[in-house]
Amino acid sequence: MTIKDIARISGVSITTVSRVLNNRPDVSDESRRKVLEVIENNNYIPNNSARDLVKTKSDAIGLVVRGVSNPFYTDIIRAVESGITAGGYTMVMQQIGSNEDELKRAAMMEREKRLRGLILLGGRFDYTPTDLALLNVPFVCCSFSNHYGTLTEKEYSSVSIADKETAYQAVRHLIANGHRRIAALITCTDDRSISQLRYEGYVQAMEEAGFPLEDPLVICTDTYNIQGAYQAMTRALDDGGNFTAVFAISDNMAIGAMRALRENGRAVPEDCSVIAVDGIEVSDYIDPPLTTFCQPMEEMGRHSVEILLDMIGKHSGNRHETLPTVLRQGGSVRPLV
Amino acid sequence: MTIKDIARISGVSITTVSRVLNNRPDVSDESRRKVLEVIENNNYIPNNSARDLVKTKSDAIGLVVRGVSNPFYTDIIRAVESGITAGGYTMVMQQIGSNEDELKRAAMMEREKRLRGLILLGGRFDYTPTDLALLNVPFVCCSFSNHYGTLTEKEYSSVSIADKETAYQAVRHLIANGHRRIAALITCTDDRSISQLRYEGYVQAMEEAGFPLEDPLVICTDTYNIQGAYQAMTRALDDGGNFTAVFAISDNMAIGAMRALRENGRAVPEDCSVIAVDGIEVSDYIDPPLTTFCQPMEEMGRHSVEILLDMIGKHSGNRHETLPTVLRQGGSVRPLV
DNA sequence: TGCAGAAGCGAAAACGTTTCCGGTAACGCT
DNA sequence: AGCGTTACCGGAAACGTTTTCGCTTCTGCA
Repeated sequence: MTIKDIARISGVSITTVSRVLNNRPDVSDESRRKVLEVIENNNYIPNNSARDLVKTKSDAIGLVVRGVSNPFYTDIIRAVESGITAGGYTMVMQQIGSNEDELKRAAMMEREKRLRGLILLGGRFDYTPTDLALLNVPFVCCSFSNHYGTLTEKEYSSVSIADKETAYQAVRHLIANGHRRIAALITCTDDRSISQLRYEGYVQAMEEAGFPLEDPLVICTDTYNIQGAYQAMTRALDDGGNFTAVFAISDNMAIGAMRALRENGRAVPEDCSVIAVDGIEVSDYIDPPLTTFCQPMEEMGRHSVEILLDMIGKHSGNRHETLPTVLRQGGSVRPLV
Repeated sequence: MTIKDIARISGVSITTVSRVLNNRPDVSDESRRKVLEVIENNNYIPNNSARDLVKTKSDAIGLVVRGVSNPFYTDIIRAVESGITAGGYTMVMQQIGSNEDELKRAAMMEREKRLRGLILLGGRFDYTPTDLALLNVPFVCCSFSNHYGTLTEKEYSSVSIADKETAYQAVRHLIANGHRRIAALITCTDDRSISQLRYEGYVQAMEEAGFPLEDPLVICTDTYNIQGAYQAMTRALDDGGNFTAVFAISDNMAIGAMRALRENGRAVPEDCSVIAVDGIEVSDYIDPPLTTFCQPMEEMGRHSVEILLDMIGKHSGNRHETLPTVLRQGGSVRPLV
């Protein structure tokens, strides 16, 4: 069942059917009605490949994610998918390993699938203009910060929170509660990711407060997941663990750390406070609920798509949005007595 | 840069370039070398739309998911994406609301995007042959059970765990620990989903043991998430909550329930045991770690893709896999004294 | 030497759309 | 009556591939 068949059956030309299909004005109501009826009766659906071919572009938008299983990303992905589908586009998703170059991958995808646009979720933040030149379609970086200043604002779009600032606030919160010996639980393998940014917020808060920033206070894990955090924290505690509070760069890692603390006989928050940033749902249900700065994930996904669709449809320029985080007071932070 | 340009530059016909592109045998080494060189130099990438058009099929595989944010699905999705991409296909994902008909949506996608195949994740289990006739491409149902027997095994492929049996085992585990008054925490809105199946396992275990199955023991929530479970459990406890153990149909719901229990002054497992099925990572890190039957999520995703690709590539018939679950003993179950 | 088969290649049709271009008919105006 | 404008429509080219078919040329064998 092709457009030709529809044309034949409804007694009009292919062109007219195409016009109806694309909601163009210059078709009489009579023709339009008839064509629509025939389409309905034969439940005809236009062939996307043919469409894409002649328009030399597809209806696909690519989503490149680092590690889909991070529950924080999950909510963003959901919002992104909703927006893309609602906008009449198709979402094609690919995830990449932490040591892959998402820009290369994105460029590959873009050309192979004739993408209309791209959303890069959770990537590096040291792109250069040369890197970006790989991409020939609009793109939006979500959960991303141009920390190193390698790019000007004109060169890309982004939706994110103020990562460094939020981390800074989190550590300030601990400091305001009297803590001085505050450990940072971070990932160390990928020094170009958002983790690094949050770590810098920690460093800033500590230095500003004039607190010593000795090595054992920085706890590293290579794997950005619960288990890695758990193991790293266990090791740190075995080594003495001389701190009264922990700042974790993600909820997930905080949860891993809390188990380690518990097993080590340290109660949270009595013996050790914990704070993080992300605000995934589950962290509000553990015991004690995690005190954390929540990112507006749904909004982040939604805005990313909005910006991208504007860039695609209205040819609007690059835009940046830094969304606010909100502190969710669980019970994992307590004043140091 | 099209195939025509490549042909012109390398001094052969379009046909020959196409042959090289598709690794066909009847090209001389000489021609092949030259063409490949030209392709390389101009970093030409074939236009997928044109390819799809003439082949009347695309390289896209659809993934239809009910509620992407369920952390249990997340791991499956990750494995599915890996498999699809590794197989040289493209994953296009759509999520649907709990009251949408995934088969309709899948059929729509299939025709619009000329899909090669479909993976249905977490759907209903009362499809009829008529329903399935909507789909003209191979498909695999993941996390699915043909519980009502409306289909014969020949009519579809599936990868899942033995949901009813696993739920049954979970409740048996509670019974073996001396519990009689066992509450079931279930979702009630979608009576055709996997939840229903697990609920039936609960019923079977209770009836078999000859335990009364009074109404207040079955705790319902409409929303399949942590918060819904939390609220439902809070309500149940406010109403008396006369039970010594809870069987939750998912880890997520168990986590919500545990907070409700805690806030109600009931310690887990001292005052109330909790068991579930899913085995998401985080539930092993809460306090107490949840005792739960783990699904092999990565494997489920992987197998789904394997079966699908076999069906697409080798035209192999429908296949079914029921993967084993394994009990992860946390600390949320204790013998009733 | 003659011939069958194979190896290598190219012309052209086909896939199902969109769009450009031009055409007709009807209408209102001077 | 003549003309310009508008509304509506259709033919045909174009998009970039794959594939069918047929044509050479070469090889091996009787």
